[in-house]
Amino acid sequence: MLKEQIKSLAHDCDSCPIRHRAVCARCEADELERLEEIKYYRSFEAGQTVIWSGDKMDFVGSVVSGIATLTQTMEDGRTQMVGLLLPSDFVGRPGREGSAYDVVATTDLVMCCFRKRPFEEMMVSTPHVAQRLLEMTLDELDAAREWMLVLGRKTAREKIASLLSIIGRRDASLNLRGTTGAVVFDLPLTREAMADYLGLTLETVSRQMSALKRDGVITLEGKRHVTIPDFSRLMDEAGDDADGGMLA
Amino acid sequence: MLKEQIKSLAHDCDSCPIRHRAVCARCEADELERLEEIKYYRSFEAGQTVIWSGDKMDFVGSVVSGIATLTQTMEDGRTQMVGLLLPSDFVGRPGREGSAYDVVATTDLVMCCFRKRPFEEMMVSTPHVAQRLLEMTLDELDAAREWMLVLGRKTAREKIASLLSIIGRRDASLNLRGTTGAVVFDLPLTREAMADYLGLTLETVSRQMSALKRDGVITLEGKRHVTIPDFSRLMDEAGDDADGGMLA
DNA sequence: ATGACACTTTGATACAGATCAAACGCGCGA
DNA sequence: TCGCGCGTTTGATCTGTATCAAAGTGTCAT
Repeated sequence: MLKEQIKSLAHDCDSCPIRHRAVCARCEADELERLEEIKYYRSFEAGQTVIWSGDKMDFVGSVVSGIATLTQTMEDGRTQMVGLLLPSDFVGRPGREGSAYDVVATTDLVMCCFRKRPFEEMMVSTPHVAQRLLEMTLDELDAAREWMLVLGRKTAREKIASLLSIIGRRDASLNLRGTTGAVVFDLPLTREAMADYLGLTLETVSRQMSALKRDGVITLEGKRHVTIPDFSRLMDEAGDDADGGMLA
Repeated sequence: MLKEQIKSLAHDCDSCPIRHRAVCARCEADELERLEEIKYYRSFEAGQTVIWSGDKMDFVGSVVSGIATLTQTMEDGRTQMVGLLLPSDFVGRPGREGSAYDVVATTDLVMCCFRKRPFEEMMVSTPHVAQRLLEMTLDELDAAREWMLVLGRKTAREKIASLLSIIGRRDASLNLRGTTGAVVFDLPLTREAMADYLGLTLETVSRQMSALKRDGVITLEGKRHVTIPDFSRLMDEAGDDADGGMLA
């Protein structure tokens, strides 16, 4: 999507692509007006750092388009990704001064930011915002716990399959396709970013991608364009039971 | 603490040991009254399962005393602990029918439960409950992300040291002691539970505990009673920088 | 085109932690 | 007191993934 298109779309919440999924999802017209007063857009290029861990953060916000990552780094340089932020996901923690993580744009990124103080005031005065944020935070907690199982107990092959199935499923839902036929998407992550997500080295990621290709679980055109001919086969490889443990 | 003591204490929110830390922490007197109407206590013995993953859950609630664990299990039996529930921690998710995890009492356990439907209604009508739950959920998300770093990138020795420092720090804060002098506590987990928490086998846990003892990082009396003579030494072993990355 | 550079693949080897196996210690009921 | 059972320790060996190293691919600027 061109930056100009986004600029023109995004200025008005009514035509915002994430209007119905972000923190503002439940807001009424008058509440949106209050939000409009404290919001502004920021764009980042692929590879740019949005905030460094520990830095003061004077805004919170939503990813409008593009993808960002949350990572933690140890003193000796080992890093672990702890969040993958997709359009509509929320960044920042109301009530906290600094960022706890590095936030990095992995693709070109547009964010809808709210000045922090006024947003925090809205949190108390406008239940719809706090309610939606609670819902989103609970979802993120579930995702984090799912990921703890992946990190703690799955083999390298299962980890890769898990990541592919997550991205594939999200992609299918964004584009309103099911996961019955073949699923096709572009990987938004480098091998190194995949490794950081999965607690592996990039060499192991590469080897396991090759192995899944060799075994016909996936097809690759170039390094990034992935086709999954049989999605339930992929789920088997991920070690999840066939229906993915979906819960209402 | 004797069950009888808890029963007598717990009936009245004013003398509840978790009054100021649980979901109800922000409630006013009238709000507490409404909560009292929908609450009841349940006790579990060490080892008992509170709920199985997938089972219908008609309550949510708080841990009053004792410790419970949240675990995920794969079809082939591999398990990963994804939460360690201490007094004041919240169990269950408003708006969800079934439990996503197995919840097991690892010590004798007392819970303060709320009937789910009425609690969900209070969530909308009483902002203080929802606000506090949001705060607690954000804290849990941070803890889960910290744990992702442990699971994904730390060595077995660092994992053990991380777990010990977490338990030691919590214990010191519960008992209003600092972490400057020696820290002493009883491990509330078996070696197997520690392994499930850390994504290790129980043999590796045992070996690393022995190694930390041999190297003078910890002292053991019996299998469970731990003394940490120098807490900052333990933090070094955990790979965390000395002040533990504490953020306001 | 051509080179430079970032990303990726592939190969050889090392090692941390898993697995398989046996014995130990200690609390508890008979 | 004995013996049973659970949790734990320790030992020997195996293996999956990391590490070290080199070569391959594609894209972009010149």
